[in-house]
Amino acid sequence: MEKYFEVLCMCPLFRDMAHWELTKALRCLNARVSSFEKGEAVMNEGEPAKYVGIVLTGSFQIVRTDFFGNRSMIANLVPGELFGESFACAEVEAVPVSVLASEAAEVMLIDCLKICHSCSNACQFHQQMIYNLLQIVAAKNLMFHQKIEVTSKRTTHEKLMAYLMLQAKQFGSLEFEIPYDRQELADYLEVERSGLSAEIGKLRRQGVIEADRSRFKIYKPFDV
Amino acid sequence: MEKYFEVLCMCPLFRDMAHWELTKALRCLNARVSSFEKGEAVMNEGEPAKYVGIVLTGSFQIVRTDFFGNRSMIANLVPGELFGESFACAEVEAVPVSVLASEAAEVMLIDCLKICHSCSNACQFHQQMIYNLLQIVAAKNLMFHQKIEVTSKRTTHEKLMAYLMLQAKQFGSLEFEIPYDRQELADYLEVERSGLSAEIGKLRRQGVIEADRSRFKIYKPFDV
DNA sequence: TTCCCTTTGTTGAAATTTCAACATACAAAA
DNA sequence: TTTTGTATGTTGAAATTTCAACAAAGGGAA
Repeated sequence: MEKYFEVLCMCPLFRDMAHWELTKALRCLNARVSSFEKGEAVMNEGEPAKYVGIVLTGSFQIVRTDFFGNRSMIANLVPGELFGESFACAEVEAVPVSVLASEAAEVMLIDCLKICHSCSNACQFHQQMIYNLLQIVAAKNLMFHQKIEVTSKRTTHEKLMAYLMLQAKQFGSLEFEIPYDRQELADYLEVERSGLSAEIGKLRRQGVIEADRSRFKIYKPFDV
Repeated sequence: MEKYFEVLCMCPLFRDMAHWELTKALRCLNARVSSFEKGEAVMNEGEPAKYVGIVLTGSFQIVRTDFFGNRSMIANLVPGELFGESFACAEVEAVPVSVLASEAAEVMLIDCLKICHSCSNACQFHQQMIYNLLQIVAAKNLMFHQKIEVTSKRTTHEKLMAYLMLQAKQFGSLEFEIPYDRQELADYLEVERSGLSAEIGKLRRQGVIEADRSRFKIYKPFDV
């Protein structure tokens, strides 16, 4: 377990907790680590919510797929980030998403009830973790607002530009790499892949952006 | 303040708190009540997040408007529901939405920091309220998943049906009233109002639904 | 009741997206 | 290096949406 301490220390769930407290907490919470191959699911649509997951290595994607197989990309998760916490806290009987490894990856799973209810050992850290959870779930809310800001645009062009500008802002540079391939980006923007490729091609020819696979560079922020 | 106790007791923020505790809490938290006319804003896009709002009477809408005036409807709020809690908990410097009264309405505003940090009076309720906040924010997350479930559909027809089916499910009846007029529903579904009206007209003629203003009735759940 | 204003419905043209199909580029494996 | 499979780009037709403009219906005030 020790080899994951570097990631865990940076994880917001354990913010403001001493090293010895973290050690004790992991034992008390009965935390366990699992490995996944690319494409494997750590959580499946329809399952009851029980665990909070912490990405240790690799990356995961939160996706939802409807009746007709249309896929919608919710988010990409990197080490230190959590998933499932909202469903577990709200105690939903069927989670509306799946969480899939987008490469070989490891997660730590913790029973959410164990976090939220103080234990017989009278551990002190529960209150701190509940507060940390609150901040994490609140931050996820902002992520949703961001996705809505992007996907509420009506055209592929506007969606793509809104997304790229947001990424540039977050990355602090007009050149950056996104965590999605074309199909995944289309699923995030809620548009057709071929239409997205066409739009990227057009912007490329116009000299507005440069795009090589997942690597983007914006030359002119606006072409209004 | 007493006249609002009925609503406040049902508000999830005060769940599992005794009546006397609530009285004490409101004083300690320096809660204050404000009134708003239809269309007035209790919170404006770009402002720093500071307060948690509780709807006491009337109703509010959470909306966001972009550069070009395109409006996007996030949610409708009825008495007992909260707003602003996610932004306040995440301490964002500029909220991405506005909260507008959709009729004459009243809210209770509470400084979020006062909730999250225990006070010099050593009040006991802070921990309980933080836990309550966690559940509320987690539940809001589910609301976002629901909006995404609806708006990720590609056609006005699919979006409308997805929305109506969800409402029917939540209302527990195929006949129900929605909290939006046509323009607002279009803003929620992220489609054009005229296109939405046309789609509703078509479904009406096909005998799939009945629609009178905000009142809907579904005859045939599916027309796949 | 009439007038006025807001909401909802309707329509056709222009713009855009979806869909299906295929071409090309890229990367891993043989 | 060649092979093979996947990812990305391209295209044209069909379907759908947006846009602008106007018509009709509903509700409230005078």
